[in-house]
Amino acid sequence: MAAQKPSTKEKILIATEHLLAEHGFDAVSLRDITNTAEVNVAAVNYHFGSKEKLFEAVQCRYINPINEERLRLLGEITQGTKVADIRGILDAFMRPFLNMVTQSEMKEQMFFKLMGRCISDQPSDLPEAALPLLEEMVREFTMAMARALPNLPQDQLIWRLHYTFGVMAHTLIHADALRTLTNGECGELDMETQLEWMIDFCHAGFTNEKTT
Amino acid sequence: MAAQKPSTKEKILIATEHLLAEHGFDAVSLRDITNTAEVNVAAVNYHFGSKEKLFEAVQCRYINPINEERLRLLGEITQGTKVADIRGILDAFMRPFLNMVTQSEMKEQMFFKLMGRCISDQPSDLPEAALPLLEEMVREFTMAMARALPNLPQDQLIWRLHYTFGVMAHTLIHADALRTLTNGECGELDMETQLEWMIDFCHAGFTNEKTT
DNA sequence: TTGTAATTAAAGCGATTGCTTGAATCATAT
DNA sequence: ATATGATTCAAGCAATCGCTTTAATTACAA
Repeated sequence: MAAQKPSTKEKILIATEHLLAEHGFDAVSLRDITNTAEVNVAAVNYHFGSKEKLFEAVQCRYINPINEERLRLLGEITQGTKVADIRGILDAFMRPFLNMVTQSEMKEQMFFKLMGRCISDQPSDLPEAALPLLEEMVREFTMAMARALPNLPQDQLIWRLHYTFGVMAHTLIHADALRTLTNGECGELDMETQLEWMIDFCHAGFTNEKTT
Repeated sequence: MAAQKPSTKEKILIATEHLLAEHGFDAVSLRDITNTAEVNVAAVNYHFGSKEKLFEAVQCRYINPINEERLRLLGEITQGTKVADIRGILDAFMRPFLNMVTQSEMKEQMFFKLMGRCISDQPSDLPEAALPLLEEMVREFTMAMARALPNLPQDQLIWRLHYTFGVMAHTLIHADALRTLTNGECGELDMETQLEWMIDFCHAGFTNEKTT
């Protein structure tokens, strides 16, 4: 269990994760990274090939496992039943972030910010290596939701999934901004409550049938 | 009505708006701007003092009028009644973007992207000149919503407003990414429908009382 | 027309960007 | 001990960054 000192490659990855979470993808330089990681500038290009490939590595490190976990959870709740519970689908969509925190060894806040950046800064420019799984995930969740809400038109369903993405991304990145803006009146939620409230909100949004 | 040729200052503002919408706040350089605007590099510092002040000017140009319009609309629907309609509150929150498009003379998509960037890229780093009005807006909408939902705990209400922000920001910026990812299955919505669907979603999220 | 101020233009400042180089150092196998 | 490949290092590359300087040009009032 004794933490053996991390390799240069790991030091770079860890420093990059923190800096990207804090400042976003376009505001972090190679020197920022190597200074924080306390390694030589050349190490990045030696181990990753380029700055861009390093960023891709950081993203793939978690995005792919998260999408796998999403599909796994979705498969679990779809087991046997043809129609999955909507709250269950939303949970399967959001919870993998929580499950990944421990594995990431980052602080919760930091990890969530990083994931929010991946969704929000780079959604149309994700690494090739993440796209197939992402597309499969979107497809499967769309289908599961369509089965659970057979009366909801396809286009409206897709947009509601998009809104759900927005709720999650914004919450992940800007939780601290909210605290500042409201002088802390928003309270300090543990992550399980946070998740529950997001699911409440999106669940209601999904099942809403206008009554006008 | 004849469009007299824009001043250097206006050319800079217009070019900056487009570039910020497309690439975000951290990825646009002074040369990008002056090349697009077809003006000299020095013009930016002459007319705005610095790159940062130019960015602030771009943000304030619309954010302040939008927040004023929000407060005006909120005042309108609060007229007479003590408790405003929830859909009305959400409409007063979101519609000012639509009303501002014509005034901005940008293409709809472009304008919405820019606004999304302001919410999403810079929320904790907005110009000083935009903060007081923003805070007043948040305060007033929180109060109006609290009056409309007296049984909803304050912290939960604030988070739901935060989710609403997320729905809007994500929708504004990443509408095109959604189109790519779903091969156009999300359809092409006119902005009035887009607004209506977002309000549907968030309205349901707000009025939701868990039944578990 | 002349004088004055506002504006634009070309050139370049020091600092920083991503990345490469070639030599020094390390670990490991023989 | 020695050779070999992996890794780290300081130094520096061309390109670009935000910004300033100084001179040329424009606009307009007297």
